[in-house]
Amino acid sequence: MIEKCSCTVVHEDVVNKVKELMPKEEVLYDVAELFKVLGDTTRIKIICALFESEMCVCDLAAVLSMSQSAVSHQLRVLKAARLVKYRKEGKVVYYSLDDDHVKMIFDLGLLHINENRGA
Amino acid sequence: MIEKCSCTVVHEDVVNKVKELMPKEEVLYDVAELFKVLGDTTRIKIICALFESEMCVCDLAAVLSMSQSAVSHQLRVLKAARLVKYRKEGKVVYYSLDDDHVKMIFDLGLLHINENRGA
DNA sequence: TGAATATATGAACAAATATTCATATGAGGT
DNA sequence: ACCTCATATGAATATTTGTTCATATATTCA
Repeated sequence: MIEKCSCTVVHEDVVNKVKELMPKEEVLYDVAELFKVLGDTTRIKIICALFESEMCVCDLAAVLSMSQSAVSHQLRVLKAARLVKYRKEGKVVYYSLDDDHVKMIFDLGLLHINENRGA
Repeated sequence: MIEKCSCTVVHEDVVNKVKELMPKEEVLYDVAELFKVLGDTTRIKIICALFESEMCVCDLAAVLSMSQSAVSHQLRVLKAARLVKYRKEGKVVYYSLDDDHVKMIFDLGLLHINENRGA
């Protein structure tokens, strides 16, 4: 039932209906986790850079003006979230976007931002 | 130029091209900020609940089994990001989604998650 | 006016996370 | 085999962030 809410007047019907319809805890966790990965300036920059072209770690570090280490750490996070993939060529590792969901998600994000500028 | 990268072999042409094409720092920051807001389980749950119906703070607290205070704090964050809006009716405050970008973004996120389950 | 209640908010604490630094790994060239 | 270079990674640190607790605000009702 209703546990941790100190309020007394609650619309119980609504609460119960919504509780039923909510996706599984696990799914919501994973979705949040995905957005958390997108919710960092460095990683968004990396993704944005990869929209244009596949790039090696050094290139990315140069584009972002960040250390190779920092970029590499973040690439690992992006890789774990299946947002980027890589291809090795000798000692150089080229990263690129794994699929085009990211582009769509990013564009929607951008749309939201832009619509709330004038307002 | 290329500053903080210790690497010597860099594809300078690519780097310069991508640097040009990158959106403004400020825009990228805002986009990351938006996804950061979506990147928390509590907030995703709130949003998900609001997909079904507008709800007051108490209802939400009940659905999430969380304290009224915690929910209220997160609603503030969602409000600041223009993801939710509210309507007062007496002492009760009803929250709902501000626009339907969120729904689209959420669904794309879900899609990404689901496609990477079997793999 | 005063009590009750829904919501908001500030401060404090705990947990998560991004960057740096130092170093490891692994591939090419000599 | 050795040296160089691109990348990866572990530990440490600093910062951010979510929740709790206590309390403030605001509205209804008596």
